[in-house]
Amino acid sequence: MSQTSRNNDNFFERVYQVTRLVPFGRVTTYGAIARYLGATRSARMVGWALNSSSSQEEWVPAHRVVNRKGLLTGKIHFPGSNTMQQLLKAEGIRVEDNAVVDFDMHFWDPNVELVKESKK
DNA sequence: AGCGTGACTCCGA
DNA sequence: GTCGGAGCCACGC
Repeated sequence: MSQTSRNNDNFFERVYQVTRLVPFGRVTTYGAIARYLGATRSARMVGWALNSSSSQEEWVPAHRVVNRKGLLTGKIHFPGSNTMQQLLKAEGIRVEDNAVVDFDMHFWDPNVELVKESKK
């Protein structure tokens, strides 16, 4: 098991789990997820994980994950040209020039929300 | 087998 | 306050 783990580590799965925990109408960042997983500086891996999210049987709201600036950097990886923006807009999130408007207000940090729930 | 790139972020100058 | 470099890990060529 320990040595058997190679590509399907819990890391990827955890990224999907956390991403699915993002409430409707909220967004999070790669860094927030990475930090929650204990890999603050491995935000890129979160991106790779989300890239493979399409391989997952269960749909992953990857459109709710943006970079720390609120830019839809991963938008180009979606099937459509503006699929990500459309999905966000459908959730009441306003997107302007590939950037989430009032990003700080819609920002959902697992390190805060999940930990808060746990501590509560 | 090695090098470069990437859905990022943080730190230092 | 702005700019540049380093870190992280996996994948593709």
